Amino acid sequence: MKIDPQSPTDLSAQIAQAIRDAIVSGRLIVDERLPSESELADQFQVSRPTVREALKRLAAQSLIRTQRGASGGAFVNRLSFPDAYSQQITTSTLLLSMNAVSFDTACEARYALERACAPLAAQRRTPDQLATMRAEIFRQTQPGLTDEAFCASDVAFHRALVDGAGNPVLSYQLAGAVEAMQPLMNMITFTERSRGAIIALHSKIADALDAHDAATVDVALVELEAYTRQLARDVAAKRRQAG
Amino acid sequence: MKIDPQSPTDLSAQIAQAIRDAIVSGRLIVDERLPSESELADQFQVSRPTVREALKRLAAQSLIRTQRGASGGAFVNRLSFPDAYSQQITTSTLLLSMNAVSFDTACEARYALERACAPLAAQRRTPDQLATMRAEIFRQTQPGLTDEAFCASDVAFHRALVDGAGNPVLSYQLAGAVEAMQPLMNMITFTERSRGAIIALHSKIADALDAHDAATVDVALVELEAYTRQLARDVAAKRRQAG
DNA sequence: AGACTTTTAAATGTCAGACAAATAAAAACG
DNA sequence: CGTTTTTATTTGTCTGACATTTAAAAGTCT
Repeated sequence: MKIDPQSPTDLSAQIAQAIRDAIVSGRLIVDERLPSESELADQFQVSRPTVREALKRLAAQSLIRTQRGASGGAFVNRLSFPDAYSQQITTSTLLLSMNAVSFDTACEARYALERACAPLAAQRRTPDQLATMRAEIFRQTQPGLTDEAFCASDVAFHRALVDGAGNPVLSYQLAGAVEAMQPLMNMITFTERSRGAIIALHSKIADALDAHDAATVDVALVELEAYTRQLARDVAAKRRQAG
Repeated sequence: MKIDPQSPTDLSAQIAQAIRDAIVSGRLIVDERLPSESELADQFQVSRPTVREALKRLAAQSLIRTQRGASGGAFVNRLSFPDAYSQQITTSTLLLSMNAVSFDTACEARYALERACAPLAAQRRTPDQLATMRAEIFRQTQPGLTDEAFCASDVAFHRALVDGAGNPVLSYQLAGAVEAMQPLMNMITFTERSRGAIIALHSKIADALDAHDAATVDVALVELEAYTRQLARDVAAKRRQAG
């Protein structure tokens, strides 16, 4: 593991990259302890603050965790699914909010991915997941629910659907797609009538999953996508008219 | 933006979170300059090294970029698609390598997602993307190609397929699923015969995309998934026998 | 001898102050 | 007016120190 002090790149970035490479390539394995900050400083011929900045970079990506005290130090972290989820969600949300991604593009991606889960979910959904979906549907029928709460419930419903596929890798990959839509969805005002339509489709999906009927789930998802995109178009049109 | 000096959490982590929240919530917008490190140190009542550690955390997530010199400083970074891609790939790769995810689970997720792209790709694929796919197929036919190079070409082929959907959000979401499989695929030894079978399916996919024939693409992907999983099973069986 | 308490050493977390290097704006100069 | 020089600002890095946490070692009492 070597770094180049002459490079225009930050030393701390180089050191972080060197350690990251060691982890990704398997030269450092899970739960292995890194040398202490002082030792790393010696090895890389830099000061301790510089090493610390490098370690903080890695900590920000959940690649290491640190522990204080005797026999403490920095340890290679097992990247857990929940950690990966939250990173995925943060990144996706920012990506969408900062890059002027159209509602249609995001929506298309989301439903394409969800439909990929549908056949597996129709096979494997557990009673628990069905119960979650029914509960969210019920929540959505409650009068006086704010638009934001309705969206949050919508996300929860769709997460249950995705989890129904029983494939953690799939759930992880979709976490971003589903959750990152929420801020975009929040811009829509849901009328009594539109909520009813969405709830009906949700019920159709839940029923079809219950009956292991993949084809109907797919149809309902297509309908839901079309309806959602239409809603967004209407809102956009109204905005143009008003402004 | 407040932090709690009494909290057991690192001050630098708290500061990073405070700034991250400001960015995610939109209180800090793209290209906006953060206060200088000294000013932040004053605001948060901590020392400059602590602020710097916080900023490095954010830099590791590509949330800010820094510039030296007069009128330099830390700026809110527009999270670009390439940045998001590479983060996604790193995270996915580590997630798979560190969590004993079975080949079947990863493979199932990957092909489910790819099949989600197939209909869109059949509609929208550009000549350029088709050319890329043909070029990779050609590369795969070359004799003397190492298994690793074959896998890399396989990944390139599938990326072109995904990009064919013409939806950057979808491409981003799938980057992880496709690339993270490479290390797992690298454990397989590809015989002359198995390469032939894969190449045939790749050709079938390219031809079908060329003909805007979504159904055939889907069939070929299903076949490819089944074949890949069978290959992995064979390798695993051989390993068990040998060991 | 064994269980409990105290001490100690090692490691990270934080701070203060300093200098180096880069860079853009301001000032000086032809 | 254009070019060069100076200057001020800001990040990057270093040194050295102290605080805090924590586990293990040492010590003590029953």
